[in-house]
Amino acid sequence: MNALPWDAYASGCPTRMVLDRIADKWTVLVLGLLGEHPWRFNALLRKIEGLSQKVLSQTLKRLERDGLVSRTAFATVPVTVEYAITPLGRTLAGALGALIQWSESNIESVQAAQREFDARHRAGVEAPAHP
Amino acid sequence: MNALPWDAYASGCPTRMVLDRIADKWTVLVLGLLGEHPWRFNALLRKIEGLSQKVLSQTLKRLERDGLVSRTAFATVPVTVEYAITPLGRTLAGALGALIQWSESNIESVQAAQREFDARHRAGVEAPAHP
DNA sequence: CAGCATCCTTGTCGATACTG
DNA sequence: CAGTATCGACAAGGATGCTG
Repeated sequence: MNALPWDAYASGCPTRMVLDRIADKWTVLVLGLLGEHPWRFNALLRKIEGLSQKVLSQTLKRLERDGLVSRTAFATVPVTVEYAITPLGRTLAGALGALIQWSESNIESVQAAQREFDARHRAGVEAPAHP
Repeated sequence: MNALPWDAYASGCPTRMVLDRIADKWTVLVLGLLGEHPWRFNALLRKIEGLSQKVLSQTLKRLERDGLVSRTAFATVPVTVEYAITPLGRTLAGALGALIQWSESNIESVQAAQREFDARHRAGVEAPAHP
């Protein structure tokens, strides 16, 4: 069943473009929220701390172009815009949600590894010296 | 079970750092290979087309520091270095592999969505005109 | 509210050359 | 073989101001 003609390890393969887009911090966080329910633009902006309006705008536009997110404008005044995940996007949401879950579950292991690595490399790289 | 004190949506949260690292195109591809079996540096470099030696070096060093990959040097001549996935890294490999799988499985849907989006936006954005 | 346009500062990356 | 070091090009990203 792995007879697909695509190979993400080939440089010219278009899957690279897709992988580059979905393997993105902001994409993961945005799709993580849209997987729950539709969101308004400014609601996303407030929820995802540290995300600028410019980058959110770019991210949503790319996701819409890739068919992962739908954009619906309501003719209220002022205008209301709602972003929702598409069926295609939903097939991806689980995999991305797993990344968030993994990060939150394993952050402490990663931090411990970092401390050990840093200590080992501030010491003697090999065979830690003792005073 | 979601009572973890971490929240990837908070800007100061360290999970952000982890998410930023693992949600990276090269990380996904490298860990995808190391999940199969250990690899040598230049073997990875040849396998992952378009990846420069500098970026591979950086990526591997970060993965090693984060405790996801182990580096073993053998005192042959010339020196031989083998990179392998750690137990911690293995808990992540499945989630990352899913991203590659999704890319290769859904690239055509994404490309179709892009074509439709572009056509719609070259036309009149709303109500496609007909000659 | 939901953006777009602009400027400008960073960092990221590729190319190249050199080391143990 | 397995890297490190340096440079320059480029693009991503933040800050700000303006529009429908």
